Amino acid sequence: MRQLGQLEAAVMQHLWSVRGPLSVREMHELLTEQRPLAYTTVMTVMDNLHSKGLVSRHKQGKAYLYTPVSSRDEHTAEVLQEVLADSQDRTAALMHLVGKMDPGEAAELLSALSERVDESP
Amino acid sequence: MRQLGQLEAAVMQHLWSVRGPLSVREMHELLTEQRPLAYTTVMTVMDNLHSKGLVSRHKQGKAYLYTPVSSRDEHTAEVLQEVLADSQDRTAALMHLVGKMDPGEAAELLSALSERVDESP
DNA sequence: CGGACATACTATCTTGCTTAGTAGATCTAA
DNA sequence: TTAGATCTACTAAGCAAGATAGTATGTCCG
Repeated sequence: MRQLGQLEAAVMQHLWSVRGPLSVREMHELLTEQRPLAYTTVMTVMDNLHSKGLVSRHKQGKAYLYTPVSSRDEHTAEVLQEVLADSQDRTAALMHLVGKMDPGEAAELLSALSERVDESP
Repeated sequence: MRQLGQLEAAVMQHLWSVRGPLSVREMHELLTEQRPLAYTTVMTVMDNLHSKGLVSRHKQGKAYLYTPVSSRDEHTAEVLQEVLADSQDRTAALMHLVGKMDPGEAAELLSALSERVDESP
């Protein structure tokens, strides 16, 4: 299911950047800074994201306020998992990824990871 | 660009499973074990994969033989990279992923990662 | 209550993958 | 060398999902 379209992705990026819920009108204002878009287009996209379970919403006055269900990082991790699901050897694929990372990032990941492994039972 | 269609993915899986290049005819035989497919359909898909740079080919007699450009794991790693490119904080996203992995797999990744960090300059 | 604003529903367009046919090129066997 | 089988290139229709937006209807606030 994942792998959003461009407009959908742009909407999610804004929802993640702005901490706190956004209305369709606010999102429309943010998006039209880049290029013209009809209000109803934005509404349709946000409604679709809601149907897909990526955002939640609740009424505030007569309008809905939209909030991401997962954090950006959580969502990225979910997509990563789906990609890895198609792989035969998850670890091998991850190792290739690690091989492409610069040493600093690898070290950062290593230290974060080792802490987490230590503290788990 | 990535994220292949189902038929494209099936073709790549076969190319990766069988060690060595495959002709369209051989691929057609493999695929029709599952469901009927026209020979030209398979050819179109493989030609598309070639245009996308995912496979290379060279003539053998009158037919082309197709070979994956990357290994399965390399390809998966490339897709992972693309997914991570949309993330703000790659390490944070990977940490979330590790949190979803079972302890054994996490430990495996950890040891491989520490080796890589040690040996890097 | 009425106007402004929001939503629900619907519809068209585009894009990318799937599917496959036809025409023409090429190889091989007789 | 030629005929038949095989392969490719080109073309095109079908389908699904996202992008885009209009219309009708509902709702809140002054």
